[in-house]
Amino acid sequence: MEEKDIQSNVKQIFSSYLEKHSHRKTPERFAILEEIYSNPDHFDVDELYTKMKDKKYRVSRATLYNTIELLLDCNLIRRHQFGKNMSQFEASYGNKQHDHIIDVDTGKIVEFCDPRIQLIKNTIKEHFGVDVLHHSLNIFVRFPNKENSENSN
Amino acid sequence: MEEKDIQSNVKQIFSSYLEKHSHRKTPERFAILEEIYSNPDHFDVDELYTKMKDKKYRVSRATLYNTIELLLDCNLIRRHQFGKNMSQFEASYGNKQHDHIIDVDTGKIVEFCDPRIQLIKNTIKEHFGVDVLHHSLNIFVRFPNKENSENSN
DNA sequence: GTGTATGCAAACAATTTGCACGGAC
DNA sequence: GTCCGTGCAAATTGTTTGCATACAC
Repeated sequence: MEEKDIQSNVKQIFSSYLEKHSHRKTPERFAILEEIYSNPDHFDVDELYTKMKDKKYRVSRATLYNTIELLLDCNLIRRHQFGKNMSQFEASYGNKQHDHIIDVDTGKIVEFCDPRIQLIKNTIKEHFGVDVLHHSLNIFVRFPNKENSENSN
Repeated sequence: MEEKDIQSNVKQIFSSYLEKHSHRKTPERFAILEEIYSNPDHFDVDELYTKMKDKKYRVSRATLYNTIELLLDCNLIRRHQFGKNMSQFEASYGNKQHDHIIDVDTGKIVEFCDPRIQLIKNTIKEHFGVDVLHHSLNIFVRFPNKENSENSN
């Protein structure tokens, strides 16, 4: 799907969602959505705040937190916790569910998919008789072939 | 393994660890270890603080955080993030590595093991040429057979 | 006796809340 | 015109830090 189409589709989805839930279609909400979908990377609230402040549109942190809740609720973004006490997010429309490899030295994140995780979820569903809503799988790794192997204490 | 043996073993392990790293064997450190191993549940720092305050031994939060770092370092406890911006911990000696099912309605945690997760880790190691240090897999579920199905908005 | 560990309180960082004003409806 | 959503600042929560005292060594 083209970048342009994605932007257009997510606006449509968000708009319908707001309508359905009797929430107002404010310019701030759409500016936040657009900023998030202008970049596929993971982000935290402060990064989003700074990017928007530096660019065209500036919103308060309170509005960012508020809007992020709405975007989570309509599945346009996903929330992650990669071990720090801080939420990170990513746009989720147009990319399939995936998991994350975290380089413990740099914090860098690589995405991967493995079909076996779906099998595990199926087993959970059958064994416990529950609805599996979602999951998070993070693999923490170290790249051994690095020129500087950090300090060794 | 008996509860008593576990208590005794972990004290021995912690003691050796402190010795090896030239850290002092303070009564606070052993009181914290004992409190953690007196109960197999997950806990957060505040719960631990309150439990110890109510009981025999009272330590400051600063000491709790400090000691928890040591216990993580010698693998006597594990740290988890279950979606909240708060660390939770669990005693890890004498139980094997496992993953977690989280009931999104109650926050209740069930542990499970699935050997396929190890296969996924092996694949990651081979495919990316990395050392896999650890992982965290959380499955968020809802129990459909509940008398009160919460509010439905 | 030395110097690390402790307790306390202040500092911090991420997030939430309260409130007055502005704009979507 | 209503009243929800916004921006701001203050409040809260989880965690860290600074410093004087206490105690493990």
